[in-house]
Amino acid sequence: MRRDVFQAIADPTRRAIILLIASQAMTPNAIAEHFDSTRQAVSKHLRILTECQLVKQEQSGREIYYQLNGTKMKEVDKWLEQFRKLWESRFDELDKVLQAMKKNKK
Amino acid sequence: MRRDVFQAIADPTRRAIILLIASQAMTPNAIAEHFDSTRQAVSKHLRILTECQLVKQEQSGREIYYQLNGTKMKEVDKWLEQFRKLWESRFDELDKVLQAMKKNKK
DNA sequence: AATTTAAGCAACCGAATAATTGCATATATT
DNA sequence: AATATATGCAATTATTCGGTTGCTTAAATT
Repeated sequence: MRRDVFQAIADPTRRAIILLIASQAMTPNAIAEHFDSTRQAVSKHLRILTECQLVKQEQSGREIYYQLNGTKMKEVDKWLEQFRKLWESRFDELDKVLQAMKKNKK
Repeated sequence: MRRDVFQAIADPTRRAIILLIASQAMTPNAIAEHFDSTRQAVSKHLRILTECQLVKQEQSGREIYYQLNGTKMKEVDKWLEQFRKLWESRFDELDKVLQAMKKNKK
């Protein structure tokens, strides 16, 4: 079973969950209330997020608070870093200009 | 058929393709030579990457050069931007310190 | 002690995915 | 013109994925 950060953030529901718990830790039930899907569906997503360490658990009695692991999110950023120059450089802008010139020729 | 950037970069082979053509545009055959998978498999990945606009085509005779679209990569970066403060802030460092203290208590 | 509530686990199902194989099309090369 | 090469498209298959349903465990509430 492949379980890496990229596969984890591929699902839109999981991205929504990540965004939701980014500001504050939440229990599975509380998270599920924000979605149309059932608690079990959310729970499954949480398991996947936990397995790839994007999310940490903090038990408090019978409640389990899920919290985002910022360090792991960094990994995606690290991968992206390789390409940052592609859109930050002016090559990108130059490309846009060239495209515009092509269009105007028509 | 869901076809967004996040789903596109979920596959490790596609990430490898992206990295490969980041520096210079390449034909499907040339790309396929860098992998164990067949040309058709690579071609399929290229189709997915093209559909979500992560990759642009440039035809030259019967050859088609595939080139990375930096602007689209930016989208992932944009999403990530929401969380950047999570690992750039010192909350993250503080968390590490607290974790270390917990361990030392044992 | 009995009931309610929070959460995880396992089996199952339909849809999507990745890869293979075979075929079609168009451009070079001879 | 015939052949070789580059690429795309379609059908098929095994695997994975997302979700539902039902059950179990454990902690809180009554």
